[in-house]
Amino acid sequence: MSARAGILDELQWRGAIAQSTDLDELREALAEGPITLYCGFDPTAPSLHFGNLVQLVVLRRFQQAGHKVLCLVGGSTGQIGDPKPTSERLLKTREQTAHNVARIKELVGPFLDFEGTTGVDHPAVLVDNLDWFGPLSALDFLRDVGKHFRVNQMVKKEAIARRLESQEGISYTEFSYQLLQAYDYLELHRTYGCVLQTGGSDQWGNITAGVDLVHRVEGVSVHALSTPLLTDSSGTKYGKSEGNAIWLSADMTSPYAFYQYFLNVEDASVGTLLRFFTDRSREEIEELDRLTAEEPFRRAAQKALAADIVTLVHGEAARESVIAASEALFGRGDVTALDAQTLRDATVELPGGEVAAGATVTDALVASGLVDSRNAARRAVGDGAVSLNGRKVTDAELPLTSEDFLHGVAAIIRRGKKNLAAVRPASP
RNA sequence: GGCAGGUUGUCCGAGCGGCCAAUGGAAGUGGACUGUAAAUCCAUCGCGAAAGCUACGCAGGUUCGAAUCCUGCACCUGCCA
Repeated sequence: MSARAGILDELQWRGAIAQSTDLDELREALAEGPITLYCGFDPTAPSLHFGNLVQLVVLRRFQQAGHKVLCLVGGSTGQIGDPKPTSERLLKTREQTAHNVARIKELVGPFLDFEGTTGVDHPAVLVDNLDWFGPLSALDFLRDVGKHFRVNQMVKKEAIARRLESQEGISYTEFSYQLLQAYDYLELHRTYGCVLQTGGSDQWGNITAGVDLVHRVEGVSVHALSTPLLTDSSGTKYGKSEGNAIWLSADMTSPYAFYQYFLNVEDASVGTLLRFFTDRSREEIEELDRLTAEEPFRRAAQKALAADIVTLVHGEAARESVIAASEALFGRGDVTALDAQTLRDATVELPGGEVAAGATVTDALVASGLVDSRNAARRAVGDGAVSLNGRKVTDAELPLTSEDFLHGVAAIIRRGKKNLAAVRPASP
């Protein structure tokens, strides 16, 4: 079977398909020739996060299998806001949205080939739904699009139903969101012949709204695939660390933190994530599964996962420096034994902070951002959670001496097992 | 437009004049165990060194004293028009 048609089987064994329209029909379409597909990304933040990575990986696999990928950035839908099941979103200003759109357009670059330079059959195309919603009047929209939707059906969609039950209810604005996303599909079907939309399973209602609209207006059956929600064994979504999202921009989540996040994935999930995110073969992954079962303490699978994802998102160089830093800081050795250069390299990726010699451990904890307040710093010391250059600290008011700044570069402060920061001496 | 109910800390949710920085649960954080896992157990969980300060939708008021009572405003929900 050609790679083009084999993509479905590939996605299936990798666990990337949650829901779908008729898979057999889609398989036929894929076998007949390259198809055009799309996935949308709303500019809700100035970066993309873990959840978007899930979608980007799927698009990437389709492109590599020889299909044509449209990457849609929601310059319009981002101004409306996809209804969250819990609460109404705060509208972003048009300026914020435009800014986010620009950032996201840059961010998707490394995941897909838009130039055709890597030998893919079809370069990806970046589209923005502001291009078609911008000129569309409300009246035309209601007449041409709205008329195809039954409210009776719309309110049955999970996200809407949840909101209708809630105290907060839902604004007309957010209620309309599915019409916009549905129209995107119609528009892309008309101009690019797009016949497949992918997205997260939480988007399924919006996605099928588009499938229905295309069917009604054009009389054509188009397809849809959704990816499963990736959760750990307690059902918590992946992609959050200490309550913060895992971002794909290095300035929002450092490559080091990004690497550490995946390195710490629980045993029970690492196989799932390896299949989903990495390009490793079945055999390789099964071998890693075996290693996890037999020698879990080595965490070979976690290391492979973390290394591969960092490479994909941040590149080779980042992978190397991040692994080296992790080994230097978590290896057997004593941080005080590191030579100046290794120390410098290892601490580049750590959260920083500056403090003058003579400042206390509490000051250093706060300055480095390892804790939120001085109270929290003292509490942490009281809990026995803090160490300075590998030595446990028992006195929150312990002053840092100039010797504590190893090689004059930085003092390594640790809170808990895995939160490290490099505090540099303040320049006078 | 009318009537009734609601708005509490990251979330859910008690409190209904002083004992409330606010019960309980979840999440989070730390410790023990282990492997920089999971599960479990224990601790902790507004800011401040402290005095104290800031918090219970917003703004006023009553009171020695308010999250709790009153007035106005905003938003949400339901029923009626």
